Amino acid sequence: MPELPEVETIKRELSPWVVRQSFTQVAILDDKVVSDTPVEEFRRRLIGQRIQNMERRGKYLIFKLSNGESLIMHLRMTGTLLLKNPERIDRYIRATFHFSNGIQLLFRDPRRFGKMWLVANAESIVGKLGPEPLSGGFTPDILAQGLSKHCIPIKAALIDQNIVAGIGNMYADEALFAARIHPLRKADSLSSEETRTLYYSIRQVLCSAIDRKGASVDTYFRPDGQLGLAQFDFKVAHRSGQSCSACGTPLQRVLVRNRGSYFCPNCQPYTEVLQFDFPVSYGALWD
DNA sequence: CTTGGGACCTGGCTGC
DNA sequence: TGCAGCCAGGTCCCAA
Repeated sequence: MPELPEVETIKRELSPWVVRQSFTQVAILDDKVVSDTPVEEFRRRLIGQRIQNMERRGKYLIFKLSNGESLIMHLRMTGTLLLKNPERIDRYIRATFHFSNGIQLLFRDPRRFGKMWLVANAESIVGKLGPEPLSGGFTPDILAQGLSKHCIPIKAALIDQNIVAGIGNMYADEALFAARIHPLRKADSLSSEETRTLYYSIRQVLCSAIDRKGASVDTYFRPDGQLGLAQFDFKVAHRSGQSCSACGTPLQRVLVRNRGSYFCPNCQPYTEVLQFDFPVSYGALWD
């Protein structure tokens, strides 16, 4: 599934082909992919526009247009953007874009969850997202502040796009394993040391996955059709029934907010901080 | 306000 | 072999 590393890879590999090019044809094969704008208006407003730049915000891909508007895409579960290859044209192509340099871009999405928006102000779509985890503005303190306001499982907090942008089910599991934190720990119960470790784990996991061009599980392909390699680095995600690579203990699966979450019960023991369950005078014994 | 659960969607897998 | 039923999960929406 496209999460931050996959969307970042798509942005990097697609940019050289489409930036500074103009839309010459737009075909919407499934009206459901266009949000908030009638399909004909969407096509009319897009054709002739030149792409000035490509950006990524969380899991959103943003094409900045010459008229100041933004074409925004979200690939959700199974969406992918492919440079045209006759072998890859199938019934799952939901939209096609032709550019002034002859390039054709295909929006492919078997499960039809992916969406596009054409808006004057990108902030109307991405404005409420939390901080970018790889930006300079994201610090251990910012993460701690975000987590301290929520009494929900840490796994649920990590995939909440309003707390940190871009982390989904796979990389949340990977970051929690790297930080040796149980997915059901309450977000506001982490010690400052744990939060700090989690902060570096998030950045390390995401950076490594970008280096490996994303994880090709399900239907993720890079724009040229190649696979990503990050799935080979996974320690827990999508490793149902396997053993922990660190200690050999069988990995376990638990549902968190109806999402399958994989973890190692030995490396990530459930050690809820006791201060919330005992009077302060007893809590002091553990300080 | 917060938190949690279901809906959306369909290919692929399981089990009878 | 055929097929019903379930699972996957990002985000939205609604209920408590």
